[in-house]
Amino acid sequence: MLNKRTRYAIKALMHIARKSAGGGLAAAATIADAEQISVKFLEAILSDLKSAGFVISKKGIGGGYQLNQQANTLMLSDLIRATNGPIALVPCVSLNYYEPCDICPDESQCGLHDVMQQVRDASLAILSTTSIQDLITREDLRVKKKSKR
Amino acid sequence: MLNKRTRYAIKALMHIARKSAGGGLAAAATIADAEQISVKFLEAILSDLKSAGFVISKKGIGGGYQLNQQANTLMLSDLIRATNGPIALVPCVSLNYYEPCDICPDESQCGLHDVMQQVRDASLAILSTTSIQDLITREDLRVKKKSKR
DNA sequence: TTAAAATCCTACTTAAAAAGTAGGGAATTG
DNA sequence: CAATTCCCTACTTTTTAAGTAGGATTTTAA
Repeated sequence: MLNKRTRYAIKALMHIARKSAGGGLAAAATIADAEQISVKFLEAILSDLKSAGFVISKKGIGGGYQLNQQANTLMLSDLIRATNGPIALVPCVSLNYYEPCDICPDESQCGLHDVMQQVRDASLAILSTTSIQDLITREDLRVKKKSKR
Repeated sequence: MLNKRTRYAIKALMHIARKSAGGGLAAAATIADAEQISVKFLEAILSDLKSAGFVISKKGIGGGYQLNQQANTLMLSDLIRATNGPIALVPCVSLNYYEPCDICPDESQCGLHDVMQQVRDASLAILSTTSIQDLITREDLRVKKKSKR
């Protein structure tokens, strides 16, 4: 399961992306209030997002956070990797966090290896093609649908 | 990522399945030795597998563990759920461990929901069709291939 | 009937990670 | 210069994972 850091990060990035689309900055306190996150905790998360290169920041009055790239190029897979860790279920099939399986004597002979690779690829097929922008678009569609009723 | 309990459980079940195929029982100490697991830790895991209904046990000399079902009906998804928890990445799309998203005000309006459901289905498509028997078969094939060289 | 072999049961320990808190420093702008 | 905002360090609390320890119980076979 995804940790809370990651889920908050997604919410925060969506918030920032919406603001960035209009050329504006989103302040941590504003995001925290809108998304119901503890300010201090969110600050820590935003700091991670900045180190990861997803956002840039500006201090002082009128300051805040802004996307460092187009929202449609920021993929869920990248975000999850940065804040949650590997997408694979076992380290020996992870693309970005590979480690030999400590509990497995011979990777090339393990019956689980290929299956876990399949699962990784199946998840990645979705996560690496879904951007923050896609999430926003989906959400806007839903709101539209709802208000139509 | 899968926890060690789960990975050990898979190894142990494969071991037991091989033994069961010949009508025999596998003792915890034997499995622990073969698969390089601490005996006491394995005992705890086997106890879980028993409560989950995957294996049955017999005490005393000549005793041990045995599959409680055909190896080709014991699916990875069932095992992972029992020892590792939900397969979904977020609780609100879990089939077996559903919980409303605490950090999400309205599930029906969340842009992430559908995507996470897709990921779950993609993973499940593989995990729920791969049995312990499949893993054994794959492993046997690999050994064959290797010895052919 | 007893000794060995096995599972079973309860409780404890240790280590690591997740989640959050606290307090103040540094930069920016009106 | 004062308000606003990000930034940095350190700490606390809670939960989970991973294992350990010691012995009780059941079964079998000699």
